[in-house]
Parts: sequence; structure tokens; C-alpha cells
Amino acid sequence: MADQKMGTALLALVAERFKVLAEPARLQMLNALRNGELTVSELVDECGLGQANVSKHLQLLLAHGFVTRRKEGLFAYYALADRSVFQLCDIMCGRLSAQTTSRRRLLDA
Amino acid sequence: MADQKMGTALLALVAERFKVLAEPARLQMLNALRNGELTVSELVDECGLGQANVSKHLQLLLAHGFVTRRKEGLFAYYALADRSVFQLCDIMCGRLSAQTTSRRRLLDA
DNA sequence: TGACTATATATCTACATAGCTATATAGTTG
DNA sequence: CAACTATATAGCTATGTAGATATATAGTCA
Repeated sequence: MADQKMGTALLALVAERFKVLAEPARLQMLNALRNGELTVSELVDECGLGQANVSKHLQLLLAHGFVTRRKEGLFAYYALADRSVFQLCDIMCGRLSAQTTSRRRLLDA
Repeated sequence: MADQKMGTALLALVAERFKVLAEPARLQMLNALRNGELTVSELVDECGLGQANVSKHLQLLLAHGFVTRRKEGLFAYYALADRSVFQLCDIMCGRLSAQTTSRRRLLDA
């Protein structure tokens, strides 16, 4: 897969998923879920976002399978569907770090 | 890094980078560069996009360090800065595939 | 039943940006 | 020099969406 060209249809699907992660608020929410499931209200508190926005972001994350939902009484518990998000972030951070380093080398030279 | 919570500033940086990849046209261009550097015109032909758009996308990719640029005479050769993009796409595709599979299981059951 | 709480949704405004057209810049060749 | 080519940029319009407010839905408890 990593060696052959991808079709444009598949690329569109992948781009759509990147788009879901291309939002600080959503990354923040996923990050908050790192240590286990949380209710909507807890996410609101944890992330300092409005309740309506949190709900909207959660629907999107849910629709794309980044989180799971469990209803219990009045509460909805959201949890990470898997930890690949952090793998993605790690790769991004690695590149960020590499770029910063090489930029500093240029400035120092 | 994968185990501790990230600061909001870092999350914003990461989100910004995801955003660059959250565009089918740019993924298509990166994909076209898979087998080596190309000029702007070649990318235009390969991707079926307008020249101005390709240039604009390239500036963004360049600014974020996803590609490198080499000028030779009238031509500008762009190349992948590294192959981590494909690693990211692979992870995304893996998740896509896993979701599709589990969805099919649900439908079949 | 009605009051209350947690979550979801509808609607609006403000802002970002993809793609388009036109033009500018820079390098080449006659 | 002028004509030509490759690339970059400026300006425009249309579209998507984040965040805010208001409201709806659903579950709980008196």
C-alpha cells in the first residue's frame, strides 16, 4: 500500500479523515480521552469549550469512527475507538521536531 | 510522547499540519511525487488541476516542509521532503479498512 | 404529573480557503 | 532588445464550518 499510487477516490476518503483531525478542538478532545472515557460535560470542563460545540464535534468524531459512545442514564460516555490517533500525532510531532532542528542549524550556520 | 497529554499549543501545531493534508488535491500532488521530483507543469498534467492552484498548494506544502524545491532555469522541481506522509496515509487506510470490515460484520449478522 | 439535568440539534454569523481569472515575475532564446 | 515560457501571486466568488445562542429531546426524581 505504501508503495503504489493511491486512487483519487481513496485519497478523498483519506483527506476527509485528516480533515476531522485538522481541528485543535477535536484533537484536544481526543487528547482528553487519552486516559479513558468521559461524559460530554466532563469534556466540556476539560476542554473549556461550549456544550453544543462539544456535542457537534463528538458527532463528527463518532461518525468517522474515532470515538465510541455508550449511553447510561442521562449520561453519554465517549471513549477513543483506538489509539492510532496518537500514532499519527507522534509522526507529525517527529516531523515538526526535525524541521525545527534543521531550521535552527540553518540559523546557527 | 504517545503517553502523556499534549499541550494545547502543540495540539494547534499538529492540527495545522493535519489541515495541510486534509485536502484531496494536495494528497494527490504528494502522491504524484511518490516516484520522484516533478515540475509544476508536470504536476498540473498529472493531477488535472489549474496551474495557479498547483502553485498555491505547493507554496503551502513547501511552507510546512512537506516538499522541497529546486529551481533550474525556468523550471521548479518539487520533491517529497520525506515519506512520512505515506506512513500517515497507511494508518488512515488501516483504520478505514478496519471500520469497513466491522461495519460489514454488523450488516451480515 | 412537573421540575430538573444531560445531551443533541437547529439556526445564525464570521471567517477561512479552494478554485478561477488575470497579471506579475523571472528566466530563456531569437 | 523583444517575444516567449514557466512559475508565482493578486483578487474574486462560492462554499464549508467553528462557535454562539436558543431550543428540542430524553432520562431522572420529587
